[in-house]
Amino acid sequence: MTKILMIEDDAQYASLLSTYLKQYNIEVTNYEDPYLGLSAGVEKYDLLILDLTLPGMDGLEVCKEVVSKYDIPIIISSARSDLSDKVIGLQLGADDYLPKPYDPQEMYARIISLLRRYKKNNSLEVPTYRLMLDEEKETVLLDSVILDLTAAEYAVLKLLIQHRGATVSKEQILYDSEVFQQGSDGSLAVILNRLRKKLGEDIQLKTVRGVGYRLLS
Amino acid sequence: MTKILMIEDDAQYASLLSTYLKQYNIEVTNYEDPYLGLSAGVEKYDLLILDLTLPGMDGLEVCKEVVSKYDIPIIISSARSDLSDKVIGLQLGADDYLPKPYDPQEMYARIISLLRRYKKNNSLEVPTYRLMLDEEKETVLLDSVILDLTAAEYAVLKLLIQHRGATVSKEQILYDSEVFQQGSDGSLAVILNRLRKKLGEDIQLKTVRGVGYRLLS
DNA sequence: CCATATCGTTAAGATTCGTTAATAAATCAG
DNA sequence: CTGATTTATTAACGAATCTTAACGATATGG
Repeated sequence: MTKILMIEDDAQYASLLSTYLKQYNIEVTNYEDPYLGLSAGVEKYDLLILDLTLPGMDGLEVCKEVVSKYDIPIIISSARSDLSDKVIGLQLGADDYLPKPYDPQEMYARIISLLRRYKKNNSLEVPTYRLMLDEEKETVLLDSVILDLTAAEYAVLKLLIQHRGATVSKEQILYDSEVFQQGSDGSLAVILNRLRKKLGEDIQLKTVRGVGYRLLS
Repeated sequence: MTKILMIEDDAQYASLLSTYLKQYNIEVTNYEDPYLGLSAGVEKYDLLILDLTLPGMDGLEVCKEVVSKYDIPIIISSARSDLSDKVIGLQLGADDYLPKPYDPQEMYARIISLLRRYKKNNSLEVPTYRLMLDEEKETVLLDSVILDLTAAEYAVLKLLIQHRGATVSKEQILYDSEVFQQGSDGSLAVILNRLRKKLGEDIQLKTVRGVGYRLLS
């Protein structure tokens, strides 16, 4: 479990990101007050996401302090489109910069990239999954090998990967994926049976009785 | 000007690729010694092409080191047909894999694809897709090579390229392209079969069952 | 004109894949 | 434990699509 410390005064924004990252087994702890956050034990976290547009204080000062005291990768974000924030932030020792509003997916990509760079120093466990979705090519990779899937199989597995770790309801699968014409629960059961055979025993597609299905790990 | 760092002990091979890529405004700098190459300033380059079959050392180790230290897209190549090289390389963080001997054209395509994915600031003026439509000349280019197509094949492929990534219905194809006289779904299937043969496995013309066809990427 | 080549079309058989159905297995309520 | 409900498993069906070969119209060239 990767743990991220977030200092962001917009609680809604923080919650959104937290929910999104949970599916990748990343835990986000947010503090609206920077000094409350810093006193929470920075060393316990793997990465810091710092909002520069904090109310009544200079986020750059916070950044400067963290860099001098701790060895932790920092991503700064800012609602100000001011480019100087980026330059100064990076000069102060931040590792990456993302202007708000940002796509959670984009933030996730930066996080992974950053953690990988830091990996050598503090032997961090970067979440790498055996099952990866390549939406552009409409394929799924198992251990970097392209799986041979039908349209329905891909549609179902795509949803499960996108909500990795969470349960996806049968209704959502049948509705969201436009592959099914008269799709019934029975059809879905067959597709899942075929998927399980193709994925092997290591990849677990768990059924949540009465609700739907769920991809573990 | 896109700059590529290459680590390849076969100088002749490196020279060949360098010459080929020059026409696309891509500059290749090769080092036969990996550690000499890495010390040349990786951050100055847009992409790294790494040969795994280096004399007296493990290319995978080099790959691992680069991934941990730099944020640069990596294409690994290997003369060993060993598949595990590919899997391990990609798991280590490489972005693409090409077995030797490879076609320079193929390598070019991979490079363009990778640079696009990284969306870096390098403004590429080169064609973004492997498959390009030249309406004026009524031709289609695959990796800058003119394809030899019949009228019907061109008409269908033109529509698919114009709607790249989206599904084009069979009705629309039969109606829009005035090549077909009594064109039926059967005719279309034959044309698509011929197109697929001419395009090769890399270009995917996907069928959307019950609807039509679709050109991926 | 005849010979040849090209190319859209047709037809027939093979294959694919979502679906249904029948039975077995698993899970839950009382 | 018993019965009911849900899901798994397996086989089979049927429509859609693929594949292949061949046909025939048209064009080309001598």
